Amino acid sequence: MIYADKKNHRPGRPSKERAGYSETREILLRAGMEVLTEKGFSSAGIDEILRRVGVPKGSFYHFFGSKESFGAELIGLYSAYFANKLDRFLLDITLPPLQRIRAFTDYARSGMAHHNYKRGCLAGNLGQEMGALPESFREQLKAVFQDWQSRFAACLEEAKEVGDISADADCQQLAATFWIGWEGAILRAKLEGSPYPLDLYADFFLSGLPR
Amino acid sequence: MIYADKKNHRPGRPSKERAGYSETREILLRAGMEVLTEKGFSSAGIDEILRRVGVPKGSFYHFFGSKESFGAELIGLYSAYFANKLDRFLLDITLPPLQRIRAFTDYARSGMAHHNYKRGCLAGNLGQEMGALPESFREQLKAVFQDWQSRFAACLEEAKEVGDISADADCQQLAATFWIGWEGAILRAKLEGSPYPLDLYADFFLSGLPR
DNA sequence: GCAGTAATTAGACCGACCGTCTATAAATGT
DNA sequence: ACATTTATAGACGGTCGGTCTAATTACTGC
Repeated sequence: MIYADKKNHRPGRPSKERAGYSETREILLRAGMEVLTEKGFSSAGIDEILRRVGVPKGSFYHFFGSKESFGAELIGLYSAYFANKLDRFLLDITLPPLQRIRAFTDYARSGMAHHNYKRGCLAGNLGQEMGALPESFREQLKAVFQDWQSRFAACLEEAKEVGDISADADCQQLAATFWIGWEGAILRAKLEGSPYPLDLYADFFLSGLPR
Repeated sequence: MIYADKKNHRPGRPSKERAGYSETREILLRAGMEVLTEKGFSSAGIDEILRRVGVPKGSFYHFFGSKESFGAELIGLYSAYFANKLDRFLLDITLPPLQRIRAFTDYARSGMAHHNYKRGCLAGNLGQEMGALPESFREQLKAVFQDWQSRFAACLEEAKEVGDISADADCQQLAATFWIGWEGAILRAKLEGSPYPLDLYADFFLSGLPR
């Protein structure tokens, strides 16, 4: 549980050395990330997030214009954080390309286990919710998947160069397919409370790649 | 838009010939299905459903004990309705097994297009929402997927008998994989407002089956 | 055909939540 | 010192979800 010491949230202008940085703001983003990866956007209450970290509402609306813009910022943070994680695996030249993909899915697997299969993918959560979300999220979420897909496709291109997948494979398309199904696997892993869906899908995807 | 004539919703005990049947009840279930397939459970408002069909709130809580039990009934209805649709395709002996699967995905594809990619799969929606849902839904949803999976596996078994997939394929496992990824495809189709994710995944799945 | 009961609608009510707004507190700048 | 900037404090209005009681209509038995 993340929460800040009471004395970190007291009124008044912050001291000068902390200019441009606010711990409270970061705490709110952190807590928001936790809640939104678990419950999505619509079901997540500002009040709940605030209670969790002992920050009063005034602070929230000081730092963020609205719940919507808070969500947009979270999507941006999550996207970047995750892209980074992806690169760490998919660009790992100590492994052959397809094993990097496996390393990534294993990592995700253990991440879900670590949170008891309660937290999913923020982008997947909000994507599913689009029917009830501000339309402004749609393009942002599409761009997130496009970004991840490109990184994934680059790894598949390497696999192609190495000859691990067939020379006429459409890597962008395969990468798109991976994410389409992978989000489904996360969804089911959350529902079942088990890594099995992740394993099943990762195995199927990797063994289904054109040779 | 479904709504009932005002005069169909007036107070008082209903006439005898309609014993055991309530049009209002069915109208509520229908409207609920529409809203929940679009927005999921948490974001769906009782008031919104009621307004949509011009039924007062008292009726809702007369027929359904709570929003939760309303949702449970909808899951049951959806599951049965969908199992039926599945059988219509997967047991269609006029087609070879794998073509039946293709026929099903094509049907789903046109269904999503017909609703402008706004409505998804009720089970998928609620599965994704589990983090914010009554825990009682979990087992019910797991059972729904298990049911669909069994029907799908039976079709794959037929494909095995015909020799369209390899003799040592694990059909239950393949069927599980199909649904895992298929829900992801529906999610993405909703987000992108396009049938492309469905096509991509269906193609990959069918061509990835062990021969 | 009247009293009592059953089925349904009507909508008031309470609490929760989002977003706003005013007041206050602490640090800075002049 | 005094005004200004930055942030916290939390009350408030409007809306919505879920529950509950009252009112309304039909049926049942006598």
